[in-house]
Amino acid sequence: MTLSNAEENYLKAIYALTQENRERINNQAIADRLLINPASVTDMLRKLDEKKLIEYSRSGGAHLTKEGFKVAVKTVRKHRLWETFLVEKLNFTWDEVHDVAEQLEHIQSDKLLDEIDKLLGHPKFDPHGDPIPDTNGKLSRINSSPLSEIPEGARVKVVSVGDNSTAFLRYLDKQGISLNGTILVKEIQEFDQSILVEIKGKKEVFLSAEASRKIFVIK
Amino acid sequence: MTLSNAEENYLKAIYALTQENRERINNQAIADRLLINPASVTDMLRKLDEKKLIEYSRSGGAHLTKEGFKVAVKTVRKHRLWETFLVEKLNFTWDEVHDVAEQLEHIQSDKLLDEIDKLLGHPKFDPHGDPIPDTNGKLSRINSSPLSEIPEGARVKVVSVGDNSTAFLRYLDKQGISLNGTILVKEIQEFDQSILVEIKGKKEVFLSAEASRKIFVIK
DNA sequence: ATTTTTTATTAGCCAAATCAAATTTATTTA
DNA sequence: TAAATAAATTTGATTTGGCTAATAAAAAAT
Repeated sequence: MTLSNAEENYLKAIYALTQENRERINNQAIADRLLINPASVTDMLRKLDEKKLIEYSRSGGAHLTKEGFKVAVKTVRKHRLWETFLVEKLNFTWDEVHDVAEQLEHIQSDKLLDEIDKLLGHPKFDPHGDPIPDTNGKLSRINSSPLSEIPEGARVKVVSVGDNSTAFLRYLDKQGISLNGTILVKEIQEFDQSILVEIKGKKEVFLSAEASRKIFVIK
Repeated sequence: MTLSNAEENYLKAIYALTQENRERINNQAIADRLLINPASVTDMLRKLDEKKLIEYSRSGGAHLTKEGFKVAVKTVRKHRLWETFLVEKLNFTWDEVHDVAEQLEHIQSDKLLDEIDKLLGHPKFDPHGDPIPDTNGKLSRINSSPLSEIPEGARVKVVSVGDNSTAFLRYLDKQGISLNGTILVKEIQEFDQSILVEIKGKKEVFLSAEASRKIFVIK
C-alpha cells in the first residue's frame, strides 16, 4: 500500500511529536506543525486510524502503530539522507536543503534509497546533526547539551542545531558557527544569559540566550 | 507559478506528440498516452488553455505556447537527467529508471537540476539514447536509422532505442544488445523481415522485424 | 461546582483530478 | 447526401485534502 504525501506528512509529524515526548499528541499540535486547520486534522487522523497506521481517540490523542512507525521513520530517513546527499554531493548549504528534501522524501523507490545511502557511506547524521534512523528506526545518540548550559571557560564542539530554519542557519553561518566547529565559552552575561564565545579560536561574538539554547555541543 | 504533476504530465505528453509530428494533437491521443479518460482530457486542456500553456480548440487540437513549451521541455530535461544520474551514479540498469524518473521529474528546484547536470558533465543523451534537451529546449540530433533498414553485411553501432519499456529493454539485455554496442547484420529473412545479427562480434541471434524497427543505429 | 477557556468535532462547502454514461459534433463511407 | 462511425463534450459522481463557522466536549480556573 503506498501512501499519499499528505498521509506521510501526518505520520512524520506524529513521529516528531512523539520524539519530543509530549504526554499527549493532540490535534492542535499536529495542526500547528503542518500549518493545517484542526478540523482537517480530525478527518485525517480518523483515516489513518482506519488504515491502522495510528491509534486515535479524542481522549488519548494519536499514537503510531508499528506499521505507522515504519512509514514515519522511513520518511524521516529519506528526508535526512537526501539532505546529506544534497550537501555532500551537490554543493548545497545546510540552509538550502530543507524544502527540496521535503519533496524528495516522498519519492517511492527502495533501490534509490539504498543506493543513496551506500553512495554516502551509510551516514549516521545529517547536515544539521540530526540522526538518520537506520532501517529499523534506530537512532544514533550523542549525549549533547545546549550551549546555554556550558560553563564559562569550557571548549566544546558543535554537534547539532535545534532549529533548521533558513533564518537561524544563515545567522549561524554569519557568526562562523558550523557543525563540528569549536566554541569556547568566554563569558556568560548574568542579566540576560547571552554569552560571549570564541569561534574556531578566532572571532569573538555574542550569542543570545535564545540562540545558545538551539546549539548543541559536546566536550 | 508552479504547476501540478498532472499539468506537467499533460504538457509533456503534448510535447512528445508534437515531436512525433502528428498533424493534429487530439484528445484521444493524449488520453491514450496518459491512460486517462478522454472526458478528463477535455477539462484539463481547457484549463491549460486558460493558463496560456497551450492553445486548444476542438478543431485544431492542442498546441504548446512558448510558455507551455518551456515547462514541457524542462520536465523532459529533468526526466532524462535523472535517468542518466540513476544509471551513472546509482547503479540502476536502463530498464529500472523510468518509474523513478517519472517521480523525480516533478521535483521543483533549479539548483538541484543544475547540480545534477554538472555532476554528470552536462550529458547530451540519456541511458536510452534519447537526447537531453538543453535549457533552451534544443536537442542534440544523431542521424540514426532503424536497424530494420540496414542492409546485409553492414556493421553498425546502437545509438538509441525506440521503446523504453521494461519488457523490451530486458529483452535487449538478454540478447546482449546495449547502447554503443556493435551489431553486424548477417542475414535478412525475406519472408518475415526478421534478421540474423552478430552482437559485439560474438553471439549470433535472430531479431524480429518488430524489434529491429525499435533499435536505432549509425554506421 | 460553576463558569470560562481551550480543544475537538460537525456540518457544509471548495478545488483538483479523475471517472462513466449520455449526448453532441465531425468525419467517413456507402 | 444520408447513414454510420469516431471523436469530443456534457452531465453528474467520486476521491482526496483542504477550508470556515458553529457546536460540543473537556480541562482549567474561579
